[in-house]
Amino acid sequence: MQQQSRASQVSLPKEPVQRAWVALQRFGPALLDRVETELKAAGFPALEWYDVLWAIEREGPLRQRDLAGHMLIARYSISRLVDRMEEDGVVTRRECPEDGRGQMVHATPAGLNLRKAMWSVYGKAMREALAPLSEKEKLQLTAILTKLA
Amino acid sequence: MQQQSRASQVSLPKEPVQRAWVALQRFGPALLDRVETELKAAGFPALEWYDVLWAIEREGPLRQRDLAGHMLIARYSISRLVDRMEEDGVVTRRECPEDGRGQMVHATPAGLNLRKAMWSVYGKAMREALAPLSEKEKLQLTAILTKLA
DNA sequence: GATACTTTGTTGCAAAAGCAACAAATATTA
DNA sequence: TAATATTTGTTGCTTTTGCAACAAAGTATC
Repeated sequence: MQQQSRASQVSLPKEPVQRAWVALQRFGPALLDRVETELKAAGFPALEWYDVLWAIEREGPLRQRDLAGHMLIARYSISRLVDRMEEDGVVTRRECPEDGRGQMVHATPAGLNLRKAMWSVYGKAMREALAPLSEKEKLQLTAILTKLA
Repeated sequence: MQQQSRASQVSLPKEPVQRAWVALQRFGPALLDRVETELKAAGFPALEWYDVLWAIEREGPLRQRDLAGHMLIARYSISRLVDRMEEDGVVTRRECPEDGRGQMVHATPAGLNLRKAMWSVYGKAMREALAPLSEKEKLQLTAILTKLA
């Protein structure tokens, strides 16, 4: 959503459950949004593109199924996301040898370049977004969120 | 997005910043999603409706501007959200006395009822979603997220 | 008080998400 | 193996989002 001149008047409730919930529902997405905005401002595509490319770069060509699993998004979303990325030339679909239904999604050289270019902005934005936290707090946050998975 | 049979194979990176970021980007939304899914399954509208109704119930009729501020969403989104809610009969727009541009959004009795009904599902789902955390952890989570705002 | 600037809310159009139905391939089971 | 069920991916249709432009009201500046 982006532009949000007006300061967010967020008052947290009293009970711990609700406080945590509200914080999670509000500040998490707000952070995400800030970073996405920076990416967009730099002329890059959204984070999902990065996620796809990075997953493939780490683990090699992946099936759409696995991409969906990684990114926690619906099958049809992946299907269309890959459509767009393929159209843009950053990935290609190839047959899956051991499963006739499958589509192996490969990254193209252009895709690898894009990912690297995005990282220069993304990595910085991410670090800035989390800068208010100490190292210890970052680990605490991770630990707590992991419990919720 | 909902249905996600396949377990999410999420491997966290090593550096604290990235771990925290990945956790935030992934587990937060996943929680939200779970709760939204329960609401939907119970035949209720999305969380935003609840948020609007609850904000009005707490603070009285609000301008769209203020709703947007509360919920951290774009103006045009509020505009349309209120359109839909009005059409559904849970809120009404009235003139704003001291600002000719303004729209005061009021909740109707039906709206108040809806909010209460939603809470019975929402509150429970929220509690369950955060159940893995101790009270102390909930407060820690809140404190940490608040720093990020 | 006329001028420019900002804020608030709306809208047309294009892009993306969600739902439900589907075909094709694979797994399961009897 | 035949019949049934499940998984994977796609697609038409509808709803929602995002962008950009806009009008109307308000604010500030001169």
